[in-house]
Amino acid sequence: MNRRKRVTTQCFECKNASCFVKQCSPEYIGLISAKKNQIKINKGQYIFREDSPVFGIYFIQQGRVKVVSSNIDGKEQIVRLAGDGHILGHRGYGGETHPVGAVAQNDVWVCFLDNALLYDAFKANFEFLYAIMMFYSKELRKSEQRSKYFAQMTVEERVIFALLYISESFGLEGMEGSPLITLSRQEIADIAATNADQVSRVLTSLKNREQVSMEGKNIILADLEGLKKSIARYTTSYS
Amino acid sequence: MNRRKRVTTQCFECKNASCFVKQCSPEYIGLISAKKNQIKINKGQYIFREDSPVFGIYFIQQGRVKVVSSNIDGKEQIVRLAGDGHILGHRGYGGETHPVGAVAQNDVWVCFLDNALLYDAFKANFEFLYAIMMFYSKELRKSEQRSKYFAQMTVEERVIFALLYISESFGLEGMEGSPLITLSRQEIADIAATNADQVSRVLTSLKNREQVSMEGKNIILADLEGLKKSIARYTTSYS
DNA sequence: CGCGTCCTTGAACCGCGTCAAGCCAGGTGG
DNA sequence: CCACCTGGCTTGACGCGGTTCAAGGACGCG
Repeated sequence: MNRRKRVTTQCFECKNASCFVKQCSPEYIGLISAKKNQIKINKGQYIFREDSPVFGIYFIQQGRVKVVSSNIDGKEQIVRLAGDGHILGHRGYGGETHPVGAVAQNDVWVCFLDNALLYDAFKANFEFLYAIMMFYSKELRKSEQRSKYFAQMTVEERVIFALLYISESFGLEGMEGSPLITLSRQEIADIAATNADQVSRVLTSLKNREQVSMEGKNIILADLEGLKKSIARYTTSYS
Repeated sequence: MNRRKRVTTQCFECKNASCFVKQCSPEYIGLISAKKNQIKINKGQYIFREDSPVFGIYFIQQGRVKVVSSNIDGKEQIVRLAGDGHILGHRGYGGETHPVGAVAQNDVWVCFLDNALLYDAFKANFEFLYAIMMFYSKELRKSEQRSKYFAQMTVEERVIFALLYISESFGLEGMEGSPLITLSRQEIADIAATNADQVSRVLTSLKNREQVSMEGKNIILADLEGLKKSIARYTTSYS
């Protein structure tokens, strides 16, 4: 039975085929041989670890990546899910060490550009540097808005937000074409900044309201519009 | 009696006299007549409001500014205190509207650069654009680290953080040269993301431990090192 | 079949926000 | 000069939401 396939083919970052993140990819800027700088990372391996020195940045050519940050008592928090065409490691660029770590969720191909190469590309290409600068500006806005909203949300709202975010990033198709989420309760909790217990509670509550249903342990977002509506007061985009 | 004067003369942003934020100031880039683009804003007035369109960015030449963001039910949150030499309005640059508002805490002189002027300056000057890009990258790191730590702190820790942050931004000298804080309980609460009641509680607790003392309603950070130590596990910088 | 892992759910605890009452200082008007 | 009012600060009491702990169930795997 083949009722499972990738939902998203456009850029995850902005849902736009001509998104400038893609335009900034190595192929676009044409300065580097993408093939030459390509690296394969196996499922489960770190692409870079938290607090490791920054040698450059990465562009994801194919695969899914989980960006994590551990808090003061060692617990892991997922700060981002990234996929094809995304920039990776830019948070560290210009600093000494990576403030976050990146783990491959499946086999991943990345294109690695080291600091020197990048600097040359910036210097040679105004458009590229300007686009990256604008990218950072946008990231800053998004980051601050997200943390502002997160602080005001209840646990239930944060869990719903996490479900929608996952479905936009890694969504598969479940029954009737609704998004299917295969991450564990713990991983959802790591995104929603809570614990697995609360995620479980919220899910049973959503089940009773028929907004989600189950396929084994996997979660089907049955009433996508309803879910979106319940956190619409905060935002319209989950990335 | 003249036991009150400004503590800080270096750049608030990074405690560094040759900080690149200053290097990016209009005088440095030498493209614009700073005098010509200078605007005076009276105490209490908005420099720009939340959700207003972005026409350009500002450099504070002199004065103190409170950057605020209102949450879902209209309450105000202080996201930043800015002083001489700081960039202002950069969060909005590249977007449609300002995600935050800026209020003059005293009479303020700013230098305004509109979008077109700025674009020309970027295009003409690689160093400038590169520095601004790096500035954004650093802001992104700082913003994310701050929100990560904030989420893990208790109310007491957040209030202490707010006190230290204020003292680094707007610190005056009180008795024995210790920093003196003249903001109201409510304003401190707006920084610490809590309410005035809790701030009051924390302050009496700190008074009992002799970490702060009072001069009327104003707060003297008597044991600066002790206060810093109590939140050292989170960070070493408050800006 | 037994074991481990993940999920679920109830119960207890606790931090923090809210409300209300009281206090103090400064300002105003009689 | 005193009476009164107002706005900010302080402090106790209370309740809600959410985290934590513990016990039990479902499922897969050797």
